[in-house]
Amino acid sequence: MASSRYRDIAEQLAAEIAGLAPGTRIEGEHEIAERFGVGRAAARAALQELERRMLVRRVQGVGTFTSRRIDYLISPHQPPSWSRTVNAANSHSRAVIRSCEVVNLVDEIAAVLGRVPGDPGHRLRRRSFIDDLPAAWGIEWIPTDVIGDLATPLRLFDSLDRVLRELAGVTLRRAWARASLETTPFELADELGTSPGDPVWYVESLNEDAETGRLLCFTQRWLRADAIRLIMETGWAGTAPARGGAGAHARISAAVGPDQPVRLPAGPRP
Amino acid sequence: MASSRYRDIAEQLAAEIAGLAPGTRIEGEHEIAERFGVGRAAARAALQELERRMLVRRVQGVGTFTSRRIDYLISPHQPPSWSRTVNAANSHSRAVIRSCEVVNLVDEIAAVLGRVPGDPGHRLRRRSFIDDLPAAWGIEWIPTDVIGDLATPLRLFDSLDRVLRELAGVTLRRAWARASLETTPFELADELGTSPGDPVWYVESLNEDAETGRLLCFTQRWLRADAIRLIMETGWAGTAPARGGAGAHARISAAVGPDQPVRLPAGPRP
DNA sequence: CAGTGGTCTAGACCACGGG
DNA sequence: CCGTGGTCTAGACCACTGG
Repeated sequence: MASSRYRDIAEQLAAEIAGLAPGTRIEGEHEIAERFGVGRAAARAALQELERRMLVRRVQGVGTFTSRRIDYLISPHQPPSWSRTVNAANSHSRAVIRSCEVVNLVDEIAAVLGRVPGDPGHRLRRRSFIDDLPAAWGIEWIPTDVIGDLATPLRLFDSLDRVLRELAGVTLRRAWARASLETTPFELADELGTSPGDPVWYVESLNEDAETGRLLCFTQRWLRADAIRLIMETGWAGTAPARGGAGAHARISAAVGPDQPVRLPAGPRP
Repeated sequence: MASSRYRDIAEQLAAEIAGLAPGTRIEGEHEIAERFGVGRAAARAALQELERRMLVRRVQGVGTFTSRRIDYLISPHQPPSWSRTVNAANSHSRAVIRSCEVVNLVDEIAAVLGRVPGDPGHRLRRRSFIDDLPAAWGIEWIPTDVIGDLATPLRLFDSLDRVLRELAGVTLRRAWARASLETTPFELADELGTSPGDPVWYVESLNEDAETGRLLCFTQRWLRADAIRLIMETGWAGTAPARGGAGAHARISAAVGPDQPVRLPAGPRP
C-alpha cells in the first residue's frame, strides 16, 4: 500500500512548508486533525512522518517548526571549522564550553596525537548550537605544547580554529577523519536534545598543522543527523571528487528515473 | 519525560533480543500487548522504537525479526567490494542485474571517468541483497575500453570486482568517494524495500586501477541505512586512522561518561 | 484462510513550556 | 493558566503474506 490518509497529509504539508523559512511555526496536531477531518492519531502520524524526513522539528509544550539540515563537508581538501560551516549556511553558530581542563592524556589519545602517555593536554568539552538549537557535542584534546592557556581565549572566540590560528600560529588541516551514523548514546541525549536512539553522527578527526604536519588536536564529536547533512569525501590530491556538490548529485541522480529496470533473461529472481 | 510504558517495553525487548541471531522472529504486536498488559498502540510504539533503532525489521503480513547492520568501510586504504564486505560479516551476498547495456556516456559521467562525451560504456544497474533482504541499489558505469562484454561474465560471478580482476586484468582501488545520508527517493522505494523518506546512504565512487591509475568505473549507489553501518575515512597514506575500528571507538567513547559536564563561570547560557 | 503489521477513531490524561 | 506535543486505551477495519 503506497497511499494512506496520513501519508497524503504529510505529502501536502511537505509541499506547503517547502518554501517557508527554517524555524517557521506550523500547525499543531489538533489543528491538522480538524483541517483534514481526521482523528488526532492520523494527524500525529503525518507530523511524525515529516519529523522522520527531517523536515520539521517538534518540541513538546512549544510546537512544530520547519527545519533544514546544514551541509557539513568533511574532506581532505576542506579545513575543519564548525563555525565557518554553519556561517556559510547563513545560520548563527554558537559554542558553549561544558568543561575545559588540563589532564594527562590516556594511552589511546596520546598515541593518536603522537605524544607520550601521561603528557599534559587540554580536554575541552563543548556543546554547539545552530541558531540556538543544540546540534553537536564533542570532546577536543589539545596537547599543552600547542597552546598553554586555552580557556581564556576561548571565552572571546567561539572558534577553536581561530584561537589556534591567531594565538598558536598554526593552521588546522585534517590528517584523517572517520564518521559513522549511530544512535544517540544515553549519556548524550540531554546535551543534544534528542531521545536515546535518535540518529546522530559520530566523527573522529585528527588535525595537523597545514605547514609542518605537526599533530595538533584530536576531536570526537556527535552531531544531530536531523541538523547536519554530513558529506564525507575521500580522495588523494591528484584525484579530487567532481565538483558541483548537490548540483552534480541532482543532475546525476536524474539518470536514475527515466527508464524501467529490465530483467535480463539469465538473471536470478529478485 | 524520560520514561514511559512503551519505552520500558522497548528497553526490555532490546535486552531480550540482544543475544539472538539476526533474522530471528520475535513476538508480534498482539502478543506483546498481551504479555505486558498494554493496548496494542503501546506495544506497537515499542516495536517501532526498536525499528527506529535499527534493531528489528518489520514486514507486513510476515512478522518482526531481529536485525543488525553490516559494517561497510569506505577508505582510501580499503579496496571496494560489496561481496567481500558482506561475506566478511558472515552474511550471504547476492546481486541481481536489473539492466546491463552499452550506452554513450553523457557529459558528466564521461568527464568523471576521463573519457570523451559520447564514448561507449556499460551502464549496469544492480540490486544487492544481504541474506536475501534488499540492501542496496546502484548504477555502475564502465567504459567499454576496460572490458568489452560485461553481461556474460557477470552471470557467473556476482562480483564486479572479481570480473574486472580476472577478465580485464585490473585491480580496483578507490580514487575518491563521496557519501551522504539522504531519504529514499520515490523511484527507489520499491527496489530497496523501503518507504519513501526512510534513511538511505547515497554513495558516489570513482575507481581506478591500483597499478596504473587508469580510471575504470564510476558508481552511484543507494544503501539502506538500517542494513549498512557505513564508516567513512579520509586520510593520506602517511597518516592512516588509528586502527581498531569499533573497538577503539568503544574504548574512546567510554571517556565521555564518567564525569558530569561542568559549567564554566564565564560561559554563556546553554 | 489465518495471522501479521498498517491505519484510524474518539476519546482520555499527562508533561512540558511560555505567558 | 493554556496550548503544545507525548502517551495510552479499546476498539475497528484493512492490506499483505504465507500456507
